[in-house]
Amino acid sequence: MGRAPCCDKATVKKGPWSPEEDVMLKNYIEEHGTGGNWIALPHKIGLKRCGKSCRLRWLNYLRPNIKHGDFTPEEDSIICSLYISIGSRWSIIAAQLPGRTDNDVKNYWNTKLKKRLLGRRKDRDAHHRQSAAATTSETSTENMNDAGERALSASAMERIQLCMQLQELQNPLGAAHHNPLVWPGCSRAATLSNNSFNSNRSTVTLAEQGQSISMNEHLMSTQLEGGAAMDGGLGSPSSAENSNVISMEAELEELLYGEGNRSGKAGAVDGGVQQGDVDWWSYDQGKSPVGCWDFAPEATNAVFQDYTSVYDI
DNA sequence: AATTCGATCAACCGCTTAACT
DNA sequence: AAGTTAAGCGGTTGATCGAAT
Repeated sequence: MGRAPCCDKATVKKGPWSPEEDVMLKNYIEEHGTGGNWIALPHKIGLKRCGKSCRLRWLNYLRPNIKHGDFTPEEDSIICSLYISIGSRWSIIAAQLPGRTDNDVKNYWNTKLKKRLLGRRKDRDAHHRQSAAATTSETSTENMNDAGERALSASAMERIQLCMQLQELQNPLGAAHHNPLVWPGCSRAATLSNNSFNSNRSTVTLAEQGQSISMNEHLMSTQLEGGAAMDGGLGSPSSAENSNVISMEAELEELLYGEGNRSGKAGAVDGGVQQGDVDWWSYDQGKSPVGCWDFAPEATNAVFQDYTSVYDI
């Protein structure tokens, strides 16, 4: 037995909103507010719409100061960085972008940014394949991608792909997990020997390359950064780590806009947190606008479990 | 000019969470 | 403490439009 419907689907109107409906909803909310009850709202106005539909229409379209389209390079960078860090938590990501809605950010990511990033990756992989055709071993990335296609959830796979993409940029030899330039938290995470994640620590062995990557460490460190920021236990990073984050953002920009375009980008990262950039380390308890670094361990564990199930860790 | 295809985005669906009784 | 209800959220769908053939 399913959940009871929130409204009478037989009498409720569905589909695109007419300008008249928009005006009715907008006028009413501007005059009376929502009244804290979206379900009752359409009845008060005389709209044959579901309360959830009204709420969505208001939040995503009618609300004042909504911006549509024309995402700036700064916004691109923020979206990508946050997506890699926290995944598809669109409401949190959108909260960092004034005037943007979660739906907008989600659509923008799915239709443009993701393709831009992963597309570039594909191009480069193809290029790598060509240049490495003479060698018998494939790159670790390709192995992982092939395996990932088997079972890894799309979201987790995307995140791992993007993480690895950045790693490759920083360290083409593949030892990125030890390179704090990519993930400032990695080295720190490794020192937190008594944190709960260590009980699950595993290693992905890339035998052909004689290298190993601890994806657990990698993924967990990402959220350890957040957890540390939230509980104040580790405080702010060193200036060196701050510059590492900036370095990561710079790599994102390169992926998004390509070489040669970075200098022309307004507010380009060139050595400091500038206006329009995310002040990554300001999300402490008091200032965090939406608790954006409150990683749920189960969420990231799920990603990790996805990963371990694929690679038989 | 007609058709096909892919991209975009508004809107819906259903699950989770939080507030309330 | 348990049950109920609505809000919030992310995934998905489907209509629309423009480009390509």
